[in-house]
Amino acid sequence: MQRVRITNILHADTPMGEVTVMGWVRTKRESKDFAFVEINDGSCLHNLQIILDAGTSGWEDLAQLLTGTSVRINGSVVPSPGKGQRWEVKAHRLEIIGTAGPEYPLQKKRHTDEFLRTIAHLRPRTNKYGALFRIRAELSFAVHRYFHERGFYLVHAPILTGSDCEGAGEMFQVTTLPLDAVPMEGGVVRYDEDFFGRPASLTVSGQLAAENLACALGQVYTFGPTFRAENSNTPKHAAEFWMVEPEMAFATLADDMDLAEDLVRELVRYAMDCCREDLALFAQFVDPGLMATLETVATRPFVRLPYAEAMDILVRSGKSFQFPVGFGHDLQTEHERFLTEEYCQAPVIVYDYPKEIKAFYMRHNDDGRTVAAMDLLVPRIGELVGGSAREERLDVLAARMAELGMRQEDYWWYLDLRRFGTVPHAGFGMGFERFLMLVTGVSNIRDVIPFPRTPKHLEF
RNA sequence: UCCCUGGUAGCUCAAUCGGCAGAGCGGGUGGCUGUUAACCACUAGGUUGGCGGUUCAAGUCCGUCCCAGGGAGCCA
Repeated sequence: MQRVRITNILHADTPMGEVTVMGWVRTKRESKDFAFVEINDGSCLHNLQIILDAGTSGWEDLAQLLTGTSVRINGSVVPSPGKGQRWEVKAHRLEIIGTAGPEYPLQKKRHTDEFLRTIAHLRPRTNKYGALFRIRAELSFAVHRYFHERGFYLVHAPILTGSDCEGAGEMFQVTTLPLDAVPMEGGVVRYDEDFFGRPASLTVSGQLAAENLACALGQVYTFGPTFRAENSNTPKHAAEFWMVEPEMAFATLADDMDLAEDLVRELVRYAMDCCREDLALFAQFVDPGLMATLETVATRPFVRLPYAEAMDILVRSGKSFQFPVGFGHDLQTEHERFLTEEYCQAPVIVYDYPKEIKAFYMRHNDDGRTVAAMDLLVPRIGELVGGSAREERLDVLAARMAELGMRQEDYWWYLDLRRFGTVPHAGFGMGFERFLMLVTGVSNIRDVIPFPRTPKHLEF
């Protein structure tokens, strides 16, 4: 008989009859003449309750059924006389597939997130992490669905890159040169002997590739891994994380903000619709205010504040901030949190930043001192999205690069976009893990990634 | 990288002023005819993160290193 997933049994309107189920034992309650065994197969949050009577085939193995054991059960789905579940399975036969000894580290009681990080290979078998990685998968699908339905084409941006996407952070270098005997000449590394014949890195952003494809396909997005070699030890940073980066030709900053707001809102709605059971766990055990937060994001318009106005608000707030406020200063964490958590109590999009604190490719505004950049700030997380209109005017872009001492020949193909049929275009990047933190209420990025990579941590 | 707080049984945590190192869960054994993180009884389980110091006496005080968490910076 073919295996039936537990979610299908539990969510059926009528008992499914004879089934074969396979899964891992979560808990067992024994009596003299019968036992209840709860098993989970990862298909949903809830366990399936198996009732096994004394004498049933497999009863003699009951002592071995410790938490973590994998089993196969043949039985019939029947209405459960007990409280707590609608259907249960009356076993005709129980078979152990793989035992788990008493040293199996996951027990029935609650574990701390810190402990579970040390057993990242097993933590998906807990309720919380199982739910989390199901939500992660569902929302990944939702990202693709969102863009597909709106005519955006997926771009597979390269992971290996020779371009230093200026300002986006420290990069991981990739090389096949022997590190214990790097070929040198006159104190300089002989990169001509390296695999690509020049320095290479892991990508920090798919943006440049997306811009190129947007200026051909109209509107595109990338959704892939990015890498930062920053020595950041915080709950919001990882060395490897996934970004969603849409890019639109013939678009302005206003279009960009509209898209960011709509994307975030639609993804949150998708989660509320399609991940209800798993989300309920987070609302109950992780963040009691979660559903209210999601409701706010899903229904209330995001506040839009020009940077200059945001700075005015901070100055007039009367709050004493650790870092200076006023035009020209960057928004620090304390400022972001004040704006989104206290002043607006909603997601906020801050836009038109001073050009000095933003990247070279952002479009210059007519005021001569700001660029068409925007950041979406959300409660608890801070910056969730960063984007801009891209400078499409060749002369303006070239002048800015010269100011910053950048070599045009390193960006010849990027500049070609402006030489041949240039168009206004705009896009943004959304940190996917940060979005997951928003949706689940989880407060550490290490807990929304199956195998997180952070400084000094490459286990698993 | 900087600041703060921690590290006690497999896990989650107690241990008052420096004075016998404990509980619950998990494991084992036995009991129990519908349980729901089942229940009842018994039981095994410890180099109190490492090293050094103060003291009659250190889980507790001091120094140092390691690890973890929180905050900050860098950044998404």
